[in-house]
Amino acid sequence: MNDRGPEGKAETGVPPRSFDELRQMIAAKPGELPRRLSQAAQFALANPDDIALGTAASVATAAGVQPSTLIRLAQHFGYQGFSDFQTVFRERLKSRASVYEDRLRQIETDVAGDTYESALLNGFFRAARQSLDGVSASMDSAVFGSAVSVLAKADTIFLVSRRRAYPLAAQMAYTFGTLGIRTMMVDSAMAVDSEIVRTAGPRDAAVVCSFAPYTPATIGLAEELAEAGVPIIAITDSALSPLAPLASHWFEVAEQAFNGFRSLSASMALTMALPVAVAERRRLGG
Amino acid sequence: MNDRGPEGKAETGVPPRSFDELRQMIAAKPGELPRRLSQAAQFALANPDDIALGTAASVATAAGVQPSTLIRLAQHFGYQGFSDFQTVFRERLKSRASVYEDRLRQIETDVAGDTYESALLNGFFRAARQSLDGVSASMDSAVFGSAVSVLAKADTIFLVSRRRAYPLAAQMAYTFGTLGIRTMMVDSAMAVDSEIVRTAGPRDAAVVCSFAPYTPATIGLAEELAEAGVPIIAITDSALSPLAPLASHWFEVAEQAFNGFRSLSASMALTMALPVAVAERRRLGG
DNA sequence: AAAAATATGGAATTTTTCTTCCACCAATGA
DNA sequence: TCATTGGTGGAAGAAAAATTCCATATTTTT
Repeated sequence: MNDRGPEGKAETGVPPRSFDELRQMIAAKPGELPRRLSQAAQFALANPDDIALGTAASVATAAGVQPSTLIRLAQHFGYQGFSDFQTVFRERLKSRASVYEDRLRQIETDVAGDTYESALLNGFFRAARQSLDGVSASMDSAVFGSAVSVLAKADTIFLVSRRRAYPLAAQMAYTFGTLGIRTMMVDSAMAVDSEIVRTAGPRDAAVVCSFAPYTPATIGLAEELAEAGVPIIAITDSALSPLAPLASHWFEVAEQAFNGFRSLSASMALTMALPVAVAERRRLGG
Repeated sequence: MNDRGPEGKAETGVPPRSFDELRQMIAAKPGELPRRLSQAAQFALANPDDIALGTAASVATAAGVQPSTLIRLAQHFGYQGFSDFQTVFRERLKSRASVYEDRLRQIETDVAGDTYESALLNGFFRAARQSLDGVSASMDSAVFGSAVSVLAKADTIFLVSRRRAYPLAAQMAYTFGTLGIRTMMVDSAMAVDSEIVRTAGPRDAAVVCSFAPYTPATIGLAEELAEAGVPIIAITDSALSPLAPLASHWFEVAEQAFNGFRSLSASMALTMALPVAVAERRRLGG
């Protein structure tokens, strides 16, 4: 007898009937689940819709476990089996529909929520959303394509951005890095940025990000790069940006502001797409 | 032979793959369907969620028809059977409806062009949009409010995040900085992070960001902070995150992925709202 | 280091669900 | 009225899915 009986630490009593309760139960004791069970649980929390709509077999494949593991997981928490477990996820899907849509509508109309804080939060989400919509509508995919070509040919990609735009460079440095593409962040703590930039030449390329009020250091470095014949891909906020004339390709990213703070969400989507596209282009031999 | 063959007016060609098309097709010719088929069709349009989540038998009962009628209905529109018909309803449920779906479609058509690159760009904008919608709908404003309180009371705010999450800390460091709030980025180039963290105490607070696969260094620092009694605000991706048990407050930010690269746009909106809310709270004497 | 307990993969089995089929009914037209 | 055509209910059969079971691997305990 290796199943039933005074089994390990299976939950007794009634299993949670709501997704939130279930999540809490799973989260309550991280590391207390066996390897596969934990793997399955993690997948379930991360992909609740897949559980709701899939079959034991399809979920098992997606989660990288055996179907029987899913049933064990369900039983571990007191459910009768996978199907029983699944109903919790299906209920969530059903009920979410209304709540979710209401909530979105509310955010949209911005009718000051309950607290001042939630209004703030909503405001920033709204700004992010508007930025995304606006930028995606005005994005020129031809420019994107040819910017990608330039970067794909580059030997080293120099990344320049400061202050508000800094996270964009950080993000690209990470993504390019994971894709095995050589980059150089021009953000030296030792004030040798100029020297670093001077190592760049026409066979390299640079991505420069700056928004009004344009950080002088960024512009300065961009000028040096331009003089050295380094192709510059600029991410900036208007045609009047000092980066525009220096750049071989430039993207206008008009981020919306809330309370005077401009979103970065749309730029972020762009700086994520860029490295991936470059990697693909290189892979396909662009 | 009463089925196949030169049957009445069964739709030929390919069946609609989207709920909207299907609805239009059904609505196009009212009264042209036989009694039971019409009854079933009407039920389907009125209770799409039931179709999506039920079985042929359960739906049949709910609609007051026989299971075989449902299959006939499906086949009438060119589907292979009930299961095939059902997938349309399930798809609808997955990529949640109405306003929301329209907007995604909008983004899709916005970024025109049919190159591989424009599809990539689309995908990232879409993932960002989905993340933003999902996260903003599920964000708990009560948690946000009390997290803000904690940070507003803090002497120094320590920021911990690495790799993929690093831009979040960078962004907060900048925003907190412009607002005159003292922060300390724990990202020393000299590997003295542990020493930095040891200067923190219960009167301070920390914002820690990490997503799966959780960077061990981040978790380690979070553990040190927790032991020292520093309140931790965590931004992470699931209840199973190792950060969850360490945090006094944690936000679940389920970013959508495209091509295996997860968006950061929603987190970014949150990390922008947080500093602003904290500053406001301090200003108003929280 | 050995023994016991627990966890896992995968095949066999059972259950559920879907689909086909056929007898009967209702409507239409001669 | 009768014949024909299409529609319907319900049962039988086929397919798919869930669950159980067991041999093997792993971990924990003694």
